[in-house]
Amino acid sequence: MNLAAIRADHTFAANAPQHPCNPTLDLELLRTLVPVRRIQVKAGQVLYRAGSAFDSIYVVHAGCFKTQLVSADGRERTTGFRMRGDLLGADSIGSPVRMSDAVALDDGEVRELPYPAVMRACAGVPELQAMLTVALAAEIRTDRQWMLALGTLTAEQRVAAFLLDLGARHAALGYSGQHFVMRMTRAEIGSFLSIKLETVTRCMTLLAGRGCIEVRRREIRLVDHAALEALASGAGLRMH
Amino acid sequence: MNLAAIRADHTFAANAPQHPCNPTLDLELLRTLVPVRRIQVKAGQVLYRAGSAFDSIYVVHAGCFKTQLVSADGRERTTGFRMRGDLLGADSIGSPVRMSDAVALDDGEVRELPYPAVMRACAGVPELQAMLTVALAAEIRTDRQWMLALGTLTAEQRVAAFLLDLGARHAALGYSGQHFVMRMTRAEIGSFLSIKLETVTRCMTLLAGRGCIEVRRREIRLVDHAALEALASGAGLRMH
DNA sequence: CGTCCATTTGAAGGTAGTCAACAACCGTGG
DNA sequence: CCACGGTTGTTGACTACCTTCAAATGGACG
Repeated sequence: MNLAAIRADHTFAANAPQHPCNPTLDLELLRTLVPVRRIQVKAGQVLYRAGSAFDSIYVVHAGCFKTQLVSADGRERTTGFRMRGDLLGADSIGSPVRMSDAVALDDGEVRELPYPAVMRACAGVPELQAMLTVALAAEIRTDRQWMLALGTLTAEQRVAAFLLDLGARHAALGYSGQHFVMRMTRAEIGSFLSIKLETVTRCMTLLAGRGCIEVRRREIRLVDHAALEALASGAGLRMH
Repeated sequence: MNLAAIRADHTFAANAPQHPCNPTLDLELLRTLVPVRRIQVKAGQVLYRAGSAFDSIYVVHAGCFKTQLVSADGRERTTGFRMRGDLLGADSIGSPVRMSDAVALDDGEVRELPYPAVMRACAGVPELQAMLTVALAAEIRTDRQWMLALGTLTAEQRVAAFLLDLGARHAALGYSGQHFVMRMTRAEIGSFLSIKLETVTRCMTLLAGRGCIEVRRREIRLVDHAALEALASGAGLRMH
């Protein structure tokens, strides 16, 4: 299905955000109302961890982050990747403690927004409150689109959808959507797509063999965008 | 993992809602601020459909609903089941059109809240706005817990988690959490859990064979709660 | 230059999917 | 009241996709 395609698909929310990155909070406006702190992070650094106190939300300014859930018995799953402009930590609103971990995949920077202050600001500025509400709803939509994808697509189709999504997000940030370097490992991609890392590798090799993409470790080039779209949209080319 | 267990697990949000049903909107308060319309629905009736205009959100008052996403090429997935107190349609906030379908599984009733009015009410009543924000964040948490479950559990474990969740939700509504009648078909359960309906049947038969549950079509009795918890928490009893 | 981690590739096995038939149940209408 | 058709649920056999286990390669970094 490919989230990028859906974003442009007027069947669904045409001008609505498909990805948390699009219509997040207006930082300019926020800065006048709440104390915004800049936080530098290094690759591998944990921004926050499940169980720690929830007291602020973040907006990614640079770098790439992953969010993950870990169950009591150690099962673990990456729930998303966040890039510039994306909201981070808002899923814990209403909870005294965070429900997930956020880890930097490379050096980066976030803007920290103390949540009590954000809440007060929202109470006084309806536009701000609307933005937050919309951003949360957009996260729900994104999550559910991925649920649909993971529940109905094969491993190869999921990888195609994932690469298209990454490309679209890079493009939305002004970078090339055809040629980019992924910040995440195969294991992290697999965790997000609910497949094993070996399967991620195999699928990428397959896609490369079909001429859809070019892969060199984390460097990706989307060669045949149409074919990828077709795959991610459920076209069941099951030729082996 | 079982969402019910997590709800009670202080590792995560102890007193925070695990399910959209818990701390939704305060209808009493809302009624004084926005025009609330009651809508009766019959089993099978579509409350709203993807692509239709988004103009209101709903609170389930009676009956059971499913929400589902359908892709352009026809792939389909149930994204959740909603019971009394649960919010319906809030995932489309910020979008001009709805992103999903909502279908009544049996006769029921919902309260319709025109969204523009809700938004205006929120602007004037910070508590209301906070409730909406918290409800949305809680939906995100629920979705992600299920993502973790579906990504890391076997079919049988998913079914165990599903039944525990259903039981916990019934109990939260004042019904028996041990003995209840499901409103959804095997196909709908399978769609939600990302497994086929035959697999749902097989897993239930398996669980019954182990003495964990008793099944008679849609009638379920949770006999060995502890064993179910263990299964849903990842205990890999793979004895055949 | 050596170690470690990430990635790739191969072979074998298992879990869930597919296809198909049957049984049970429901509501309807005779 | 019972017959009936259609839907829903159950079960079996076979298949396929993905996982698991294992080993080798390639980079990154100290």
